[in-house]
Amino acid sequence: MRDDDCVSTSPASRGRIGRPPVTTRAQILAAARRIIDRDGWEKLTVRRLAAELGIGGTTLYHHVRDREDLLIQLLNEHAKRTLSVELPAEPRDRIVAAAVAIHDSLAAWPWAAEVLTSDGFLGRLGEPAVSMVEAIVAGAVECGCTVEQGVDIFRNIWYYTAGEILVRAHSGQRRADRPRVAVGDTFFRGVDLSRLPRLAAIGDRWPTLAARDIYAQGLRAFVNGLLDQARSAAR
Amino acid sequence: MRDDDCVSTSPASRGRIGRPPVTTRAQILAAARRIIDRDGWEKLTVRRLAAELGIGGTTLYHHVRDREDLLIQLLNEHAKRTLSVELPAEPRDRIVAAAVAIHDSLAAWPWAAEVLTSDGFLGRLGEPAVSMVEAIVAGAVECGCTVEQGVDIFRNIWYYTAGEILVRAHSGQRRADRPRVAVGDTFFRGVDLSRLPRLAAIGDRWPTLAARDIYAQGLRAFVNGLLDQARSAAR
DNA sequence: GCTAGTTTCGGAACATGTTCGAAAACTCTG
DNA sequence: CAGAGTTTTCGAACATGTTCCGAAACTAGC
Repeated sequence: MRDDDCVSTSPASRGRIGRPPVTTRAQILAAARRIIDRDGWEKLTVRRLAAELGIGGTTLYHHVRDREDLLIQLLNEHAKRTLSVELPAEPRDRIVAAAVAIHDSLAAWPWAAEVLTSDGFLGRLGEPAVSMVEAIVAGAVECGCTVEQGVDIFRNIWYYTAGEILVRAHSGQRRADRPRVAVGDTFFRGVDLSRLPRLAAIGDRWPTLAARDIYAQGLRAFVNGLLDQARSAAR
Repeated sequence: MRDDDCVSTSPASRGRIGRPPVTTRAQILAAARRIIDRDGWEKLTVRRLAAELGIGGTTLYHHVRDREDLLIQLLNEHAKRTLSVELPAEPRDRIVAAAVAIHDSLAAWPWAAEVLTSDGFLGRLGEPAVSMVEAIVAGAVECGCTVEQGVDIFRNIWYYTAGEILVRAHSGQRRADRPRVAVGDTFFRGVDLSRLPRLAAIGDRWPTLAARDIYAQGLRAFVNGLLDQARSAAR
């Protein structure tokens, strides 16, 4: 994907025809960052961004296809700054490290859960993220998988990762007025323990792992299971 | 959670005080179903639902906390009709069957991806769904896990399931105008294969499994990995 | 320099979810 | 029966993302 593919109608800057643009994509992203840094990320709306740029709200839609499109551009910019890891040499560890890196970068991104639901999300990811995807598939191949199996493994890892990001994003305290149960764990918040005897039996002995480590540990179990399954399917 | 907990201010019908309600929750759900069956589920908006009931749009908000609240009530109604399975006796199979049942019910629900992101989602699920959760935790315990490990296993399964539902919901063709790659698989649609040599190497030999079977197969690998991990952690 | 084509710009408008404030209808207490 | 308290009802309004349609500004070709 080229850099300006997300923009709906913008041609290349060279050899333009028609009215010259007052607004460039770099300016838009810079203005968005300014709003986020100054007023907080919840304040980033289409109208406010247009106002920050000094243009009409409608005009923005000639540089950005969507609100979603804008967010994905911001995400790619964010990934460029945060998504860089030394990947281990051992393939199984490398798979885990790459997936955790993707996860951590997304987890630190305010709109992750929102943007995760966008159409063709994987295809719109920018450079560092795509290399991580490739690293996962390649790692699976080095573990003895076929490429098809490697792709399948990535797909499953991606489901798991997306789900964790999704649940994590919304296990925060968005609405303060909902009934919740004090179990020391936000995941099961609001669950009526009287109908879940097994859950109730835990009492306060909830896992002390941080959410990120729960993810990483589950991921490792998943990778092991997937590689085992691929190996036994090969026979 | 009691049955009317989702409704913000409605007291029990018995011993009411104040103006008698013209609208009951049963009527609201029935009207919603009428709209869905007649006009399609995309047409279900707050205003249209109010119009269908013959009341003002604002009035609806005294019977329903949120749009989200309405959707979750519809989901619970949907689950009551669709979510009923004979669970196998063998615990590992039972875990998989329960998870697949939850998955299938959600996958058939138009707002699944939207509602999945709601705060405290698990705690707002109705009866048949909660039993499935319990079945998963109980199955893990029968496999030799502690309750803590069982809960953790459910949590991981839930991440995976939520992610699959999420990606599945948006790998449909919502926007027709996006560039896409004909790979015979909607998951990687739009991915620039030139930057993913391993993916490109597959060519047209994409897995022929239906999306549901891909989920079930990955789930089985995951459950095996999780149970193995729990067993080795016990030592 | 004029026309045609192309691109950017933006005000008005629409549908959406949601909130505000006031009025109406009812029960209970005195 | 009168007032207090409570609940339901709803029109008006707000912020949001987004589209319509026309105007403005520029290049290319004649």
